[in-house]
Amino acid sequence: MSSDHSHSGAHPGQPHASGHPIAERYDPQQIEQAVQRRWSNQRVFEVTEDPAREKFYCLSMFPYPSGRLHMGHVRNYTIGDVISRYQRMLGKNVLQPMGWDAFGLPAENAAIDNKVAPSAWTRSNIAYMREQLKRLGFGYDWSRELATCDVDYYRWEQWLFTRLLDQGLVYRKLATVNWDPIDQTVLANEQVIDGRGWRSGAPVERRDIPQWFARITQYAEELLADLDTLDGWPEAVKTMQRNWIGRSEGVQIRFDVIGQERPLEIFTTRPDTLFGVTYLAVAAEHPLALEAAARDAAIARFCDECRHGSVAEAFVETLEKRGCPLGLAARHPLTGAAVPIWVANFVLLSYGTGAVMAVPAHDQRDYEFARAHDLPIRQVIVPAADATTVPADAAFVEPGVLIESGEFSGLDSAAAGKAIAAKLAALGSGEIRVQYRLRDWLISRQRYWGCPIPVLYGQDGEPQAEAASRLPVVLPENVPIDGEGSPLARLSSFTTATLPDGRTPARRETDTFDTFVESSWYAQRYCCPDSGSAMLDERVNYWFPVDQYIGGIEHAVLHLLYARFFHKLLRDVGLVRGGEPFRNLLTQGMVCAETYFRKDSSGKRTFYAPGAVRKDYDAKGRVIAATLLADGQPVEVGPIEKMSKSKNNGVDPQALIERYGADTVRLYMMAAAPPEQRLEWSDAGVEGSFRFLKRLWRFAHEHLAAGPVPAGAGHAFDGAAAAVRRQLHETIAKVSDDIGRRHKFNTAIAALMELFNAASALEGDAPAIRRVRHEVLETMCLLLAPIVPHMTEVLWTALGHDDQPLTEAHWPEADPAAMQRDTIELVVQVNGRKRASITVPADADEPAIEAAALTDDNVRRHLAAVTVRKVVIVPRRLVNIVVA
RNA sequence: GCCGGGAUGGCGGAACUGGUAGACGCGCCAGACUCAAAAUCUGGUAUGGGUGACCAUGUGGGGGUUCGAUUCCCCCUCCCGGUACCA
Repeated sequence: MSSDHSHSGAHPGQPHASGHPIAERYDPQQIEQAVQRRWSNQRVFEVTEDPAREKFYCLSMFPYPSGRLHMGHVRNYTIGDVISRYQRMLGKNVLQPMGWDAFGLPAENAAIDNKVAPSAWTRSNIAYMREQLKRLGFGYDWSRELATCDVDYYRWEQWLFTRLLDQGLVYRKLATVNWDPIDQTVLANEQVIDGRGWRSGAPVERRDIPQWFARITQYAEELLADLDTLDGWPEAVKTMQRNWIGRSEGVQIRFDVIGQERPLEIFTTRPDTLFGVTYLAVAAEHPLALEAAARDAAIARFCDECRHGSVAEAFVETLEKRGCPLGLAARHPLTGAAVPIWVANFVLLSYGTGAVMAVPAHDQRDYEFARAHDLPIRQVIVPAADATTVPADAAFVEPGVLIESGEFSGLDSAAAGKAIAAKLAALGSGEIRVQYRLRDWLISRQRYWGCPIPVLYGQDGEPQAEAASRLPVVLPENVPIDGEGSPLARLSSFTTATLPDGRTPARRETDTFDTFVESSWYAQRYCCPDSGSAMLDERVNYWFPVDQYIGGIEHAVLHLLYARFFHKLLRDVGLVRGGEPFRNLLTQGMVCAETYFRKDSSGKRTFYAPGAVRKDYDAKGRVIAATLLADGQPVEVGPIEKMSKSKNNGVDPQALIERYGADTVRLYMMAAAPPEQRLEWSDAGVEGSFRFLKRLWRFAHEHLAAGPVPAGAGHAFDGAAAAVRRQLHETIAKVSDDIGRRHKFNTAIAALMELFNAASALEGDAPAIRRVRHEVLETMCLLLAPIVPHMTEVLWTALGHDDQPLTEAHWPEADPAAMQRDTIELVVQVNGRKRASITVPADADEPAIEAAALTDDNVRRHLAAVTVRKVVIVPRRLVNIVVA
């Protein structure tokens, strides 16, 4: 044995005489129970700060306690556990915590449906799901468990809120929400279906109510710039965040409104097109529109229509573009021409100034609107100086050269933009400005099951922060929920309060925080979950930043942006060091399954579980029709979609664990697809993973039943044994790279299966063969341990490691000597088509390789009637002979 | 609408930096074992042609760059995620 195993303990290839036989039959339930009991009794995964050791903080996004784990959870947490256990085997001090994102809307819906208090529902869900997580064998430090609905958690964000209010980082202003006029309640976008409230069915109205905001826009520049430092984040996520923040440089321009005092402010990134403005458009909620509506019934009707429907961007942006002239005009700041002002449903008050200048010739949306309403189209940009006007049936949106633009004609777009901006500034009609698409974070919700916002209103209605000494504001539990209005607002014992002076009567704020507030700082709190005197303590600086964060791609923008923002807030109040919370990010793809549904007369869909449906296949094995087993009637086959309650296409992990054990479920989740990719569920695939584990167990059983392996010189291998041993060390190298660097667990598993297949093919019981078998088994235990931790721990002990459990063993290293090859195979192509493969010495030089390639029979046949132009040799891969 | 991603055998996927397309698994087919079935084991399995050695075609569609493209560039189709109150 070479000396590469410098770690104490693990010595694959040097069998202990003390190996002992194992049962013939693989019994996952018994194995997993015993191993999990050891982990729990010995507190294997509880960790403390140890400055002498390298730390690794591995965090998976905590679950919403919806009732039972779903497959997305199993996938997320298996990925995290595999990475954690791998890092632990490298010798690091690994923190892997778990907790509960426990506030939220589903608890209120369940309360209405089942007449159970949100707190009781949530806590019983947590209890059940905690047992499911334990049953899956995840190596969590359960001593750090937290739930965001616990007052010892949420009290600290109340404290932070009062600090931020003092600093002006949170503030109150009007915002537009979905309002259900029947239920008299604010609706989430999800609760608006086809423009109607999901319970009442009433058309949804937009309503402006006072809301609390966090000033995330103040951090926009830093949030954008720091993305460049996140080398361990997927480019797609960084791109989405950049686009979401949406920094743009442009000019804010004032148009004087004819006959009015107040000018109309617009922002544009294309000042070069200013001479092409033919109308202005404002949002329906814009003061100019409101004024006009007050004196004109038609305008009022239009503005009123604009207030129907959801506030969701996807809804607003796909509306038919409609508008109505206000009967007002503005003065063009450079030409002095009168420009008509319209109100339009595609202009949103919450974006920019709530007003836009329209240049139909150079903006596609403006163009279509102008065509529809017979507004003039004035071309002021041409592709090049010598081009004449383009006869357009579409807007010309590229930069170019200006025409018809007074003194600016002839300039290119970039120069003209600067010159026009300078001229506007000189006239006092505009200034260069940076604008962000990002809006301030609306953190208040008109909901019961959330963290109360610690604010009091005096008789003047002015908000005041609750005094730090009187925190927390405890959310009353056991409150009846009926889906109408806010239950807190009806609870006078909650709303009746005094101002911080202790005497002046006050009304308590009944809004609660957006649950994204809780999920924005749980990673930090895991480091010091028992801190009773402060939100965070210095322990966070040992563990932070998170070395690996793992969660769904659906969180690419909102949660991950809010969490980054919050970390910077915590830094600026002195609670953490460093500007970014998550060093490496892995965004896992969704777990999907087929969907089946029926439509009723109103078009509403009812979904049926895949297990409740019988499928009919065509000759190629594709599903062509499906029948509901319960009534024998057909159901429609829907697309393959994310497993969800609403689509009723979830597979319950619990049933699989009970049937196959946690190891099989974990193995399948990791083997079926790479982690970033969507995973399509397959029952048969699970069966295949189970079969592999059964084969591995039987192989170990037979090996151990044959008695101790005779000791012998490690190098005495030849023929098939040496080949398997070389593959073994190549597998160590591949699996280490796949798990450690690439996070491609599926190819790691494939390599381990190949190694196992090769070892299974070894015949006989010669000492060298038996020694290789033993080394393969030990190495497979080590390499599979992160993915299949229970079975491998039992096998590891049985192979003779009674003194050292697998959780304390070290990751193996590949032995370069064992991987040596004397000869290599090269592919020979003629004009890029494979014609042969040749075996050459590993150190063959190019002339020797070329000579070998040209003498191959099949290659010679293809060279017979042609001339060789060139020979391309790619070292250790192929030879391409280019002929003509 | 906008932003991001994806599409490879019957199915999930592999091919990491432009270099053998289809590793590994599932399914299917054949064989062994069995009175039989299940389980297990062995072999085969992209498509078309050929007894065969081999040959042609093939990575959503269309074009391009290159000795060579699943990989890079341009255009298009479809599907998925997000779209600020689902989490």
